[in-house]
Amino acid sequence: MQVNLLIIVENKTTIHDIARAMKIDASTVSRALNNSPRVSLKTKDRILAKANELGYQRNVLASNLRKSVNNTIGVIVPRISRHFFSSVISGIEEAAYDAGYNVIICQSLEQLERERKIVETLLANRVAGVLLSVSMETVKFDHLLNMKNNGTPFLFFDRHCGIEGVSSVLIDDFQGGFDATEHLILKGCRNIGHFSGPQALAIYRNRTAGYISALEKHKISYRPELVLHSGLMENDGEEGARTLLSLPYTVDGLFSANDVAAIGAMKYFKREGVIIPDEMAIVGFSNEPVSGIIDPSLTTIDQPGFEIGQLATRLLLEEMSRTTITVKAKTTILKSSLIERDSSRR
Amino acid sequence: MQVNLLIIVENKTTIHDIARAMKIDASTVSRALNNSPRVSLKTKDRILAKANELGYQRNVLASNLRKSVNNTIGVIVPRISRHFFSSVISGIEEAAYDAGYNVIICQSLEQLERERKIVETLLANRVAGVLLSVSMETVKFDHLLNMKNNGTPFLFFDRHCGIEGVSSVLIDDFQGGFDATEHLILKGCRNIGHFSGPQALAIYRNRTAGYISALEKHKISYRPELVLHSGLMENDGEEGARTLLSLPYTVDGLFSANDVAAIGAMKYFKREGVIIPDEMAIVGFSNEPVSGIIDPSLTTIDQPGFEIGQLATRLLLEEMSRTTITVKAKTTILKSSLIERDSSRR
DNA sequence: TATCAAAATACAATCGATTGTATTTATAAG
DNA sequence: CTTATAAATACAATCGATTGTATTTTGATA
Repeated sequence: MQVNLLIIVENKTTIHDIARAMKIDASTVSRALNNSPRVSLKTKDRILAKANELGYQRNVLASNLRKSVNNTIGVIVPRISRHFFSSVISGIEEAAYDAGYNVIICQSLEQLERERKIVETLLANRVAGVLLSVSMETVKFDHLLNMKNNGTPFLFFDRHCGIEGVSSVLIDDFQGGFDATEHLILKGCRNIGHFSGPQALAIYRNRTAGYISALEKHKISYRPELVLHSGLMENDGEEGARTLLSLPYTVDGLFSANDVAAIGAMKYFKREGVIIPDEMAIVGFSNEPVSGIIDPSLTTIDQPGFEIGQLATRLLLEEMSRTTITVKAKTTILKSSLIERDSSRR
Repeated sequence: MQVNLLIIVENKTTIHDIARAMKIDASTVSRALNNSPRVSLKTKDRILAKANELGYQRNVLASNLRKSVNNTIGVIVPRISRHFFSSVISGIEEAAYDAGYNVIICQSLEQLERERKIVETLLANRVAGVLLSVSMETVKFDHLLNMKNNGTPFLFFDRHCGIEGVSSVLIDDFQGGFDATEHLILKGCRNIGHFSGPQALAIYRNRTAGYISALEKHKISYRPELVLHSGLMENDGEEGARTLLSLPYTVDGLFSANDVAAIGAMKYFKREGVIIPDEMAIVGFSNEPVSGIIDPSLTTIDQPGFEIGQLATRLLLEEMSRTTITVKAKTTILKSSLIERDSSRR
């Protein structure tokens, strides 16, 4: 036999409940709980005791509504499971909590429609500001322009898009792409494949530009058929590897714009008996933890995620503290660094 | 020279702004925007047009305050970067969005103090309910009891703790531990090490109990020195591996209560020249993606993260829809499954 | 055209907390 | 024991939206 004890859920205590119980005014209770000098010490103590007794907990929604403030920052990332983004989030949380702000984390899962909906929800919830790394599908910006017109401060990190007057904290993707490619060239590679992402995103355009620039510097001619665009998922990497092996000449190096696709390619190469790094040297991008574990370990470009998060948050807070909008935006570019591992060591 | 164009930030449009502009009452505007039959079609159209023109967007904080509802669910996980938790989160988001709820994701980073603060913030923000997987440090439950007394519906998933009348959605950790260990025994292992986590958490106690039960079934005597407790981070795994190798007899199998520690151990074993799986067969727990990539690939116990998230959300929504609290809690246990890979294949 | 029900809209209170102003109470000086 | 001043508290409006009730307008019918 199962006994279901039923308890009526009573409503949460408000300052009015406390006021009524003590036969005083709610404004006095409010001032006491905010430690205002306008309430006597004796009364403050009594009110605090009663509040405690009744299990009072301030309703910050009501409080914020009255004060017209909001201490929540919205964060939109493509995927929380990516190591780079979760370290950015840690940096954001760190900086935000220090400044007394809460953080709402949302993932677009690389879908524009989802990103739109998230922006809408954040605006409806009147967040104080938004930190945003756009999805791969984000080729239309109406939702972002809307947020801008709306007066909500926001800032791009890592993946941005060309909206007037919005600041961003970025990685030097051009340099990263250049370093990765030059590293392969210095290891003796001459026919270097390149996996890139949607060209609507500046990060991928810039990594590709860095790739091309390194080729030029070393007088290696650029072959368009070596550059493959995709969503950079693991199977895109396998697919790309197959394409590279099917070319009429031998490809001896690969620079992938992310680690996940690089790993997909590695799997394919291994299956096909292509020896890494001797026959094929590979460099990824992002330094996912798995890159240090896979065999051979993957050379990659490390991005300072935590610092990006911290910095982006500080800049956003600065922007939020202004009562006017500065149309001139600020772009901060952080350095990335190449980590050499076995996939290119020779 | 830098020109800084300054724009005064105007306040966001309210129903009162619309009402004033149209010389009608705010209540009519509100009803029109909520598509109430009490407003004529003609007026509705005019109001909608004006709302659009002024860029109106409902303030859901004010709306929810008046209606005393809240359509936000809070989720607390130890770490969003763990694959298991991020897949649970995807399941939660899926089910929550379908039901018209938003989700706030928070990470405790395995720290009790942080978990406490998060609970406080969620309660102050009057979330409709909370889904929670406790931190490794959670040995005191005052914050959870407080949430319960407060009347906020919540539910444990995966990592729970013994609080009366709180439902939970769990994995059959005993069975998982049993399967992992029996698998090693059937592969011929006789001295099987075991990495476990904080014994305050039932999941680790249960995995250990499964380990012991499998030994008993196969008449292998249980040796306490083979069971090592830690925080199950990668370096804990390395440390544990060293301890196992230093025993006066040969350990030939390892069941780790998570993949991360198992991988730490694998690294150590490989450095020391211990051959996996021939000299040491290994089974992890959680099926992190890296487990399929590491060499040799890691045998592990797969947990249906997405399903756990979905189910937990549905149960929470059910609980939230009640106006009374049922003291009797419901515990749902989902099956896990062993995935055999190279680290134990022989 | 007068009458009345139904439709449309306005008024006012409310959610919980905050805050400017008004009033009461306490304290000190004359 | 007044009176002036400061301290403490109460009153009332407000944040933005919702909702029960009251009022006005509309349109149909006699």
